[in-house]
Amino acid sequence: MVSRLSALEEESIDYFVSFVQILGLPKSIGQIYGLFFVSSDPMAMDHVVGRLDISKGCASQGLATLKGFGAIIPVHMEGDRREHFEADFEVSKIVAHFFEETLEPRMAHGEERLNRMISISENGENPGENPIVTRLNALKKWQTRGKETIPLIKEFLKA
Amino acid sequence: MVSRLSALEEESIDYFVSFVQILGLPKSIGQIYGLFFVSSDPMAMDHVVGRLDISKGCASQGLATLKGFGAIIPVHMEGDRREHFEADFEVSKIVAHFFEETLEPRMAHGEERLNRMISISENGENPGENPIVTRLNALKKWQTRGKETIPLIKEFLKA
DNA sequence: CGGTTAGTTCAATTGATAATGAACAAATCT
DNA sequence: AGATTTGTTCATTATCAATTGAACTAACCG
Repeated sequence: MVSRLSALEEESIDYFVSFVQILGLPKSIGQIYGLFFVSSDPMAMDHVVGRLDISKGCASQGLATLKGFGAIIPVHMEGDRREHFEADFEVSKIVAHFFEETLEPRMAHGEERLNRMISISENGENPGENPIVTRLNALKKWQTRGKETIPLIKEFLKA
Repeated sequence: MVSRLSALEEESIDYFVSFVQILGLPKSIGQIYGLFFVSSDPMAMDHVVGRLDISKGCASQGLATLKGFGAIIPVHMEGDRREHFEADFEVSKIVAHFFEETLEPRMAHGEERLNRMISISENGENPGENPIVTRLNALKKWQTRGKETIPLIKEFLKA
């Protein structure tokens, strides 16, 4: 079943596809969340498959991911055994997930690497005037600053 | 010519590959910048091709991109007609470019779409109690907040 | 000038990632 | 119980962007 999407649904889907792609997430995640965001009623997987014309497998994985983010919430529908969902409208949850699962681990890994680079470079003579050590230390200061910024952004976007 | 990379160069390349990939840039951009970052001397394109074992075309495009970002600077070398470069160590330039060329245009586009969604939804009866209008307005507030955050982050990362 | 070197461009290839769809498991009917 | 519905998994396929490499232009050289 493929029923035509409303203008509102199309805009919402496009909006969230663009949104999740900035975070490096697959398009289908944005499509699904966009559909839920402007839906008046909870939907089950087969609704998603039908409206978006995507495969069952894709919808299953997308719903699982969004549920994991807390971006959609399971709701029980009386007299229907299919699992239904509705959007959690707190979009910041998706961003927070990106920060915690992607950005922060990468920064931590980057910090380790940077420390390794500094110790490799310092192993020479008079490290105080080694220009490479100087620039690595500047980079480290910058990276630390970036790391400190993330919690602030998270806090700012939350409320 | 493929000469072996030092441990420092490998760490630096990995560091910046991971870095640029968060911004959605190709790996080769990170490799090239990473190589320049820990280099003591300016390098021409054929050095880059040789050290990184990438194609001439890829190096040419990568260098052009990085030059466009202001992340590498052309330097003239006496008695050598090849164009040499050295890194500009202000890494924030690369991030600023991402903000200005990718994030800000997308946010502007998103804002338009959101306004369109709101006007579609308001076209019904008593918009004050339309739950979809309510959530779209909440999203708009959030998006505005995000937009206002970007200049702050840019400023913070600059110095 | 013709030969060589430096660098660009872009069509074709490759590689990485997401989506498909069929096989499967599990729950719910009659 | 068997039949049907619901949902998951994962190997295959499709998609899309990055890289290659060959053809090209332009600048320098002898």
